[in-house]
Amino acid sequence: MDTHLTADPGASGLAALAGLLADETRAAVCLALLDRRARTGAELARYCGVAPSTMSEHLSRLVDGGLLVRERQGRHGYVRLAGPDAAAFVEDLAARVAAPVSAPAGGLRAHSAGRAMARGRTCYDHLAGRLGVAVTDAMTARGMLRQDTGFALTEDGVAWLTGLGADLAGRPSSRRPLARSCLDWTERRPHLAGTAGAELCRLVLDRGWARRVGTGRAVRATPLGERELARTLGIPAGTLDPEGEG
Amino acid sequence: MDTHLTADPGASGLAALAGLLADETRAAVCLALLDRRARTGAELARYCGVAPSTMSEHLSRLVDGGLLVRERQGRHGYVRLAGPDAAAFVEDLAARVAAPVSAPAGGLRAHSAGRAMARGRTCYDHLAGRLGVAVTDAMTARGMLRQDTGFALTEDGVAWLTGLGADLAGRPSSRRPLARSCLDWTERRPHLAGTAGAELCRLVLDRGWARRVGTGRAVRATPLGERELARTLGIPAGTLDPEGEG
DNA sequence: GCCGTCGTTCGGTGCGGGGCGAACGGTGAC
DNA sequence: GTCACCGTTCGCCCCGCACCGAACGACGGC
Repeated sequence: MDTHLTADPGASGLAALAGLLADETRAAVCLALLDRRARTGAELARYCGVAPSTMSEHLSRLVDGGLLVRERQGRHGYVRLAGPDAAAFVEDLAARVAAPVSAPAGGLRAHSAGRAMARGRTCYDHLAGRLGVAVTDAMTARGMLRQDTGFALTEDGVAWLTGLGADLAGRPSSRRPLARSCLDWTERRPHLAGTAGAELCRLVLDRGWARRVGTGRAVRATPLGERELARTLGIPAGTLDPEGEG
Repeated sequence: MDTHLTADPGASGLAALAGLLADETRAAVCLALLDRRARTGAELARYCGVAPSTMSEHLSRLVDGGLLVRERQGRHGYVRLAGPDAAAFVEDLAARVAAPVSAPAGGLRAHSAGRAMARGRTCYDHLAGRLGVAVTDAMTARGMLRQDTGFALTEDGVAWLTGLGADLAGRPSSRRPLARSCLDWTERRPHLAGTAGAELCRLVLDRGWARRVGTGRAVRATPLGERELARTLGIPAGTLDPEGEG
């Protein structure tokens, strides 16, 4: 409050960062990349309905801003989110946009892809959707995760994950928290993210407890997975995916 | 990935939200309001160095976007952050802007107000700066706060706060977490936010353990406060504010 | 009552940037 | 080598919007 030349030194940086997502095309690109997969420029251009040249400029700005990184692979270049930090950033921002996604209710029904996504999906690198929220709730009820005084694993939670084969220690040079709350887009409730969430997702997929369906972002628990998760989490079977199969 | 008419229904909302902060003037306004105090339009216009008419338009956009709310009081209208959600949003975004604030190192030295702010300040409604980080570290070392498996208070932490007179239960109709990690701008390390952080800040100020200095955002621990905090936190005196008095 | 202040609204101006098409280079397939 | 394709760069247009000055309503002080 002492000068009117430059109000706040951080304002320009904040504006620049926000400006990266302030365009609808760039926002759509970041949302599309939330599943951690790399995409080509042409693919994203088609997806967003803009010319390849336009998409090229957008991608350059996102890369310069540090949100995306390029990956050359043979003939064409791919682009993906820069890392967990960037993913968490987009996640948090997207989660704050409450209205448009939820409760379509009347009017047209969500198509099958949307229903599969609502049931279960990966959010960057951890489980989300009803499946992710259900597992998080079960862990909380079982005393593995405490949400009452914050959001952290308990000793039981660490033991359960390591017992399943999770690698919770090997995270060099990372400021990523072990457990982090991530607000679910469709459920509007928190689910487990962070290193523990990523390891859990990896384990569940590796063990065949869940499989990717559709384009690869939607995730569906297998009968084996429901049985095993229900057993090790100590919850009644059938509560993990109330909608049954479809 | 099924249509190229509208890439993602959430993209427009995300872009609109980001667009609110994508302008340097609006970003400066939001940062200036982070201390929870209400300001008049003219005040903010002078602060940012723009005409009152320009500021009026910016404030209207921020209010329409839900980040700010107006408050009429007598002759002039005030504006402030809409609530804890909005504050947390701006905080998180600002914390992600790493470079500009820290390590000015060479060139011109930070003036006294900046030094006072670095020592201790309020971040919306909780303690920040070296004071906030030091208290958070002490609580962690004392087993009141666990950061190794997430970010949550322990029973000891809840007991300490309630023993000081904190009201951790009375939070009706709020999705605000009890303990939340907030990345410090100057220290680049997490400090305690959420309901517990707000209560702690209130207690520390009420008991005269710290006082607001300067414009009211900077906070300075009193000798009494250092002594009492060191005693109840079980840490050696003098570690809370290494720089001593100035 | 009149005046000063504060805040908003209304034209008008200029710049930034999102969009496109066309042209250019780099890579793998033939 | 030649071709096809992908991605980028360049010139261009135009819409959006940040900014201002001036004018207008609202309220409290005198």
